[in-house]
Amino acid sequence: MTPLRKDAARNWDRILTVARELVDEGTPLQLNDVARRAGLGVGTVYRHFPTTEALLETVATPCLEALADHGRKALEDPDPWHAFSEFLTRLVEAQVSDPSLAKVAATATDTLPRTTELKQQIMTAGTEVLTRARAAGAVREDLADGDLVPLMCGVAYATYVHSDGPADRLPTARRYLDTLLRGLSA
Amino acid sequence: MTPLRKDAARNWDRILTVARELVDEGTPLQLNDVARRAGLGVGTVYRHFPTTEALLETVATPCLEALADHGRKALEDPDPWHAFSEFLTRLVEAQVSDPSLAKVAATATDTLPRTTELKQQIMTAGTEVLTRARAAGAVREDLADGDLVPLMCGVAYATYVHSDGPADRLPTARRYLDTLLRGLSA
DNA sequence: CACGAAACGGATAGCGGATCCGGATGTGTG
DNA sequence: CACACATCCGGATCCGCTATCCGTTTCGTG
Repeated sequence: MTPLRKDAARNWDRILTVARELVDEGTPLQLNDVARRAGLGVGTVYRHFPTTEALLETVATPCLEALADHGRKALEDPDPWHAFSEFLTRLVEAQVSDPSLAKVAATATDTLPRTTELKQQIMTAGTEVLTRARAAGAVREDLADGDLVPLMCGVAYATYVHSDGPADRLPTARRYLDTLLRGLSA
Repeated sequence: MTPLRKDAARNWDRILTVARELVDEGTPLQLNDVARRAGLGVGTVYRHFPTTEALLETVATPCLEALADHGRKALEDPDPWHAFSEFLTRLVEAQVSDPSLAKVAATATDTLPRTTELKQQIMTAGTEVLTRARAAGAVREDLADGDLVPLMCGVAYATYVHSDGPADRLPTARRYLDTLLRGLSA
């Protein structure tokens, strides 16, 4: 593809910056709102991001990349249980500190191919980490590969429910995950 | 209050029946839709239930009552751990088999006073059950009263995420809860 | 500088939530 | 039995958000 025109690139950045701000302050993304705050027309926003989900996934992409990176590194950890628990911890902490990621993780069907690709990479790493931990006799036998993501989404969700504010979400999430990990260990 | 007029009572029933059907088939409640299916005007629906949440809570009320009932009965169980695990199991199974309950449970601020009342009863029972189990040395010390509901919402949520259909949700939920319970035990 | 492609932006359709009020329908009273 | 009033019905209507469409503007290349 031809590279983006200068003004288009500028507006793309503006939109993403505003979207990131909105997500961080907990406001649900509304494309009209994004357009207004970015000083752009609604049409411009919708050309760059056809749906709310597309924008949300783009906002979450850097976090997904970071998780995929960590997943690959976890495979070099000599301690299978440490690699496993660390991997899950990252998965939960990322979701708790970033609502956009939580939504994207919980959604089965993606809008952007890039999102699917990254999710797959994370899944692959997770499966490998789990397999090693299981082989080392560190985790229960009846834990399936496909259980990891849902369980982590559940922990993140439990942290959000009835939460008073973003302040003490992280410690709560760690507590919940610790408890679950104890149940997962063999 | 004066009792409902005959036609009003009839319509109230119709609305609730339709709403229950919609919830059961997994469709999100839309009051316009409810009105059409019940053969009533939109205004009628909105007079009986000012918001979607009000209707949802009314639909969920019988389930909440059942849970509160069971909570009271659990206090008579001589085995503290059995009472505890049974209580949590009911909490999860109810949410998994009824989306309306899952939403109501996860919402911090209620619309109807009756909902708040029932939630409080359940919370009270849960606290008591947890206290006894803790006193018997059956559960971890660092589990707070307020953690029970969020954790059960989390388990139910994990079951919904990436779920292929309502068919095998219940076994999955039991598996997840078993794992968590293992982590909760002392 | 001039021209075509690409991007802009706002008017507008479509949809769901929620409201309002003129008309219909039960219910208690003379 | 009939009347009157409170209550309820129902849909036309408003509002906010998503998404589209198309005339106008801007970029960058020859």
